[in-house]
Amino acid sequence: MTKARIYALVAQIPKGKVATYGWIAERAGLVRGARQVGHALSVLQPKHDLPWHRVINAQGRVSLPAGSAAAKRQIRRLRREGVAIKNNRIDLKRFGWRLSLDEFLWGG
DNA sequence: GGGTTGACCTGTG
DNA sequence: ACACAGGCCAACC
Repeated sequence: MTKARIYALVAQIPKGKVATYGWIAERAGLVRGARQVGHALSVLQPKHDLPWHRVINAQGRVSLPAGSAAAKRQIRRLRREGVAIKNNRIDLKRFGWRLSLDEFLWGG
């Protein structure tokens, strides 16, 4: 099942890093299926116990309504893991799971 | 099966 | 930075 792959990938995001919907979709085999990733997370149930808060959009921003309980929860968890957030923005160059500049340039 | 909606992405102006 | 358009795909009515 596709959702299962998505969940498995989300579970693999290292602590202190973040991934975008697009990257998850790509790794799950859904080349242009970022929306599917978002939906999979939206229907996520607590029993899955996944680090969904490490998944953000390609703009490096939390994709939930700013100020909502869910958004605050996500931001708080990320900051607790050492991810710096400014105005709901995250520096993907530094905290991106995949685009850690070193790996990207030096062939990680 | 058709139409709408949504935790999206990319390009253009 | 903002608005718009076109393209994804799954879930829902």
